[in-house]
Amino acid sequence: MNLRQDIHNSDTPVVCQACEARHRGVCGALEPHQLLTLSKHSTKLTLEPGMELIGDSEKVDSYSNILAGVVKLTKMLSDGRQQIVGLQFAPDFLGRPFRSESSINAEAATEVLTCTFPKGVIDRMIRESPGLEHKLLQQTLKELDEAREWMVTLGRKTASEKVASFLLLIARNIDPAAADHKQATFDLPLTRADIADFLGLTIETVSRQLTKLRIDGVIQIENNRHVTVKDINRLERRSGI
Amino acid sequence: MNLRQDIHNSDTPVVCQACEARHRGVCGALEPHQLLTLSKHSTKLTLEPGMELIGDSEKVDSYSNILAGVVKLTKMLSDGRQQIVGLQFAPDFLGRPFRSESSINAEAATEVLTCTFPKGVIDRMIRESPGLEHKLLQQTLKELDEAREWMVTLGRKTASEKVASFLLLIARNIDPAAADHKQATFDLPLTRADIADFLGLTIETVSRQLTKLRIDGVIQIENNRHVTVKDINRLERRSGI
DNA sequence: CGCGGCATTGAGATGCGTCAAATGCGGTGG
DNA sequence: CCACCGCATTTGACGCATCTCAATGCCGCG
Repeated sequence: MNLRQDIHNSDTPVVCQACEARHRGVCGALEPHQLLTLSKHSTKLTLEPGMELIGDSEKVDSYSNILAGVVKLTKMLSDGRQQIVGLQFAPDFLGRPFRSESSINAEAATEVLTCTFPKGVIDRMIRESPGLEHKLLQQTLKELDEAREWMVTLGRKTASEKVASFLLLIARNIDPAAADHKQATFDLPLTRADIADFLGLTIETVSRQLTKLRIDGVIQIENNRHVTVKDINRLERRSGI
Repeated sequence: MNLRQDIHNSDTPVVCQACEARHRGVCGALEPHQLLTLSKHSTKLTLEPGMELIGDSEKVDSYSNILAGVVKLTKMLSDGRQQIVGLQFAPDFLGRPFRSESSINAEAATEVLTCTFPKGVIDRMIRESPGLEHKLLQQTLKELDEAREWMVTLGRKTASEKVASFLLLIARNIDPAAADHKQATFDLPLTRADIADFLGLTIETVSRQLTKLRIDGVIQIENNRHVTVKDINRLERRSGI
């Protein structure tokens, strides 16, 4: 008798078999037959940087799993001042359940690959499968923790601590080896303008703080985007913990 | 045959009958027999300002409904800089499901009345009643929206816009009539130090901005705590929308 | 080669923080 | 009832971190 529950078993739809959203994302809560239904209604999309996934106060009629790339969530004041209120990485779930209006804007920061489904299909599955709602609650709690963590950065850290905190955040999400090793290498998924909007600073201040970190030997920068952190601990010490 | 489902029917435990948490809070998702179980394990507590409900990185073994008063959620950096990352009003649910460690500190800002239960009882009910998890997801999403809204305030607003935004937040939560009328009156639930920690400012800056609003005739202040907003719209225009 | 978009660098302005003193208010005790 | 104390708040003077404005540099692309 073989009880082995291979997560790559043959019941799962072909398009889902190698998909990370089934391991760490919300799809992990779905039964094979639900995955099948969902996969019939899903589309894989590729988005170029700057393209909009969810428009501010537009009607939202779809959800997505982010399969690759970085999505920025932004909010704007009426006079154009902008703040990035969250970054989402694969395999995050993107969308606002139980509300057809979104008060935030979601935009591809890098090239982004998504698996997108109509809102209705998911909303129905939420109702019939408590496991999915549980996953959503967990992701929402994670986002809430991250948002509150970032509030401390925005409200109480200096410019130089903010930039260090940002680099750590990116390193941890893009180069998972960063946690173990002393060193990390990655491409910044954001422009200087985006970083400024994330940190509540100006482009110039961000740039100055980056060059300060470079001159102090904490990081190396090539081609404006490629960053090497020589010693993560040193960066941590500059992030205000 | 009487099908009337009176929300105040006699099946509900006595202690719950007049409780707002049943109308607008998480208890609304519970069946009468669950309410009964819960009420047997619940305690009503009164907390003086400054008392701690949840200690940073302490083991959390209880949840609470806030029945009256204001609770502040704070985070601290290692050198003592502090940020309030959320305010909770009745009938909010307080506690972090699925994790026994909390990374934030919850403290009574005013005198607070809570209905408190052991973590285990609620965790069990979550598992057996999807409606409760649904309520929790809704509250968590609401808190996430509020956190992101506040991130814009912290990152992109000026000191004077921050103080105006704060007064609006309090007015809307404490004097619900504020939405309709032009006018609002309330007691500030926070000291100047708390307000500063909420806005990412210093006490002195908060004080200066309040006197500016007073001199400009937008608000009146009596005894440091009692505020009257003469014209809500005028305050809104100063909040950076 | 020149152009446009991003990023860096510099000089000067300013909003907010820091430090210090004054004021007001509630409570306590004579 | 008044005098005094302690604490929260306000007010003032000054300094500095960050913003603003402007110039320069860098790189890819037509």
